[in-house]
Amino acid sequence: MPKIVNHDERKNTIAEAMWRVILDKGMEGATVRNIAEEAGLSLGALRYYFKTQDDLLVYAMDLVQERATKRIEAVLQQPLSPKELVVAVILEIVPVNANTKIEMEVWFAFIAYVKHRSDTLDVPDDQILEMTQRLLTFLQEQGLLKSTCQLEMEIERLYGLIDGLAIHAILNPERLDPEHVQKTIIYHIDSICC
Amino acid sequence: MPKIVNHDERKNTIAEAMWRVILDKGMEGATVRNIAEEAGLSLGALRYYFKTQDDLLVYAMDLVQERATKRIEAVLQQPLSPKELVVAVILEIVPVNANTKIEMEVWFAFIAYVKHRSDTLDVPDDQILEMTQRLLTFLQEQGLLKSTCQLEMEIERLYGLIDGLAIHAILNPERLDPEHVQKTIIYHIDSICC
DNA sequence: TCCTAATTAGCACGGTTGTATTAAAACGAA
DNA sequence: TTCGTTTTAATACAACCGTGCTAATTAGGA
Repeated sequence: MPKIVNHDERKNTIAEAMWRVILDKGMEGATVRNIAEEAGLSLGALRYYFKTQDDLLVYAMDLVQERATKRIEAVLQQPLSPKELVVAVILEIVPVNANTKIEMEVWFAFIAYVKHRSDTLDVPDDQILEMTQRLLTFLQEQGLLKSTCQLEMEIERLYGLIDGLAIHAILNPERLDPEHVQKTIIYHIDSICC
Repeated sequence: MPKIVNHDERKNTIAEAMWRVILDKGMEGATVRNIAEEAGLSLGALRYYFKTQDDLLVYAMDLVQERATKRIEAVLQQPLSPKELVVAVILEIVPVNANTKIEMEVWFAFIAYVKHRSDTLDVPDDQILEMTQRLLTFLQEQGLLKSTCQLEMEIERLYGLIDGLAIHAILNPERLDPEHVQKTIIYHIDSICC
């Protein structure tokens, strides 16, 4: 009898160990040996759950998106005003707490690594652009977007701002702390809303 | 007699070969062997010019900044209106042509790599923030910044937008082509100027 | 209890990495 | 030419990489 439940839980544990290794040592340090050690497993044990390193990589990337999506869905359930809702969703993406920080940093490391692989890897799409489109369309439908704003341009601008702030918060956290990130997001949303 | 001139020219050639390798294969592929092959040199020859790989890394990073700085200084000599000048300078940073593309991409690869090194490397500062501060202060001094704009916030926003657009242009060039980047930059500058 | 499948540990293999070393080649000045 | 320095080539080495393989261990159902 396979212990399906424990099996999947263990895979998540390993994927999270991989996150921590990437956070600490970068993609270059994300070797199967380092990941196994971080997860408290032997090489053979890790290999039992993930046949190859690429399998683990794809699984760990999927898990990042899954976690973020779940948190965003929880935010969407909350009774907030349109503008508050938009800000709240963005703050679940951009690195302002332990969750968002590790997810965003690991995500960037993944994307940068996968880009330079000759063989294609089944990497999930970036959901941030899609989310940005939805948020701004929502604001416009609510009549909150200033008439001077062009939707397409605002999507590109907010999308860029989100990832730009994320990069800066990751690479220079002592200069751009979570409060500054939040303040800048709110400042920008205010600037495009009536 | 040391052939100083050729020596330094050769070092630049090697550094540029490293850029191309990073552009093509990423930081993981930037091995001394790959770089030597790209430069058309043997391992021993490369090692003659750069005692260690880190020496080459630091030299190649410095060269990125040097090239970008020179181009920006050239732009500053041109007789342009304040707003045109600001846009022109930003377009020398963000990936809109072969030069800016390779420099920005290599720069990000460098920064991401260096971040995860226990030992400190003599990596040059990011000049983009400094440049952004100057540009916006200049706009304000010229009385072109809207009165509703807060300088500190605008610096953070433009800085984020520049690197965010750069990331997107690098990671997804078929979606965000140079024209879109330029259009978005101009749109943003227009939105904060009278 | 036993038995079978799930799980783990450990090692070996071929390949790649950065770097050190050493000898050969190229070249300029006398 | 001849000498001395600069430059190149080639190899060796230790460390690390991903992965395949096999034996030991564990655990749950009959």
